[in-house]
Amino acid sequence: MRPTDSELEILHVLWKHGPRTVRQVNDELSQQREIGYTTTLKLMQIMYEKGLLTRSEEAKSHVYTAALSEQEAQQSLLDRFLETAFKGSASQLVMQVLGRHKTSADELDEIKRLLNNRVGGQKDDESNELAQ
Amino acid sequence: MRPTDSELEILHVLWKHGPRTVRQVNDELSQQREIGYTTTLKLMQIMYEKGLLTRSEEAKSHVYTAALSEQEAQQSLLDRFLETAFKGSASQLVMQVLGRHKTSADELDEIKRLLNNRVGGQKDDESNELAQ
DNA sequence: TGTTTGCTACGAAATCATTCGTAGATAGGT
DNA sequence: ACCTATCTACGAATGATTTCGTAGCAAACA
Repeated sequence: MRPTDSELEILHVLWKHGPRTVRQVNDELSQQREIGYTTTLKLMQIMYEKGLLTRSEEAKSHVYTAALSEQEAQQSLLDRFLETAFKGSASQLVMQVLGRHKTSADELDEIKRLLNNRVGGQKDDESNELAQ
Repeated sequence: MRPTDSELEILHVLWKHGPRTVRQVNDELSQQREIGYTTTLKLMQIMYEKGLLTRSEEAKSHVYTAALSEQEAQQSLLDRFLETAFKGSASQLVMQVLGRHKTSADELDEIKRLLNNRVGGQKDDESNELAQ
């Protein structure tokens, strides 16, 4: 199930703060943009029906929880995006990220660190082994 | 102007093959999925109105061309995707790419090569200098 | 010349995402 | 007990995307 943009806004709040009521989520979203309470309510109800959220109905106001972790959601969003925008080429995507002027030097450094870790920390000379 | 998924399908055809008529694009798309001729026509007309395509009306059948390069389009798609799905964190996105099981070893190798080039081609030992 | 073929333009239906108003229920305070 | 505040549920309007049918035009052909 792929979340829409609005649904992602809500998921981001729940990932960051943990289980929240509609009121709490709406308060958070209201700081970012103008949005009516019933809009948030309806969105979260739909997300509940879709299975994107679970909820506890014990209290008067329901408490909602994200049904997928941030990583799981990002993984499936990425799969889809990679397919539609880059025809599945991960390296082309990364190249595009690196070409982005908005990507800071700190980010680039972090990316390089991650990459070397993932690859196994061997020297450049040995990197070809990965191709096997 | 951000292309929709269907519009991207058409752009991919034009990027790959160059200027094409509606018929030619439709033939190509038909190989991937079932789609009516007038559907493709309408889509390309809308894209023309939006400015995503230019066209020559000399011949009986118009010849369409993508108005943006593949890179330009991918850049703006990436900006948007990064913001909505990853809250702007490029390193988090790259990390997610690396964690993807579908990313082949060849792709990873290519990514590493690109990264070292972009960063300046220095050896691993020198990479820490980038942090300054 | 009349018919077929292939093209564009246009309209409209179906679906989905987003938004919000209103109604009904409930709990808390006075 | 009554009024107010807050909550859920529901319906509906709006706009965008995707789909395709139909109509009209022009070239090619018999």
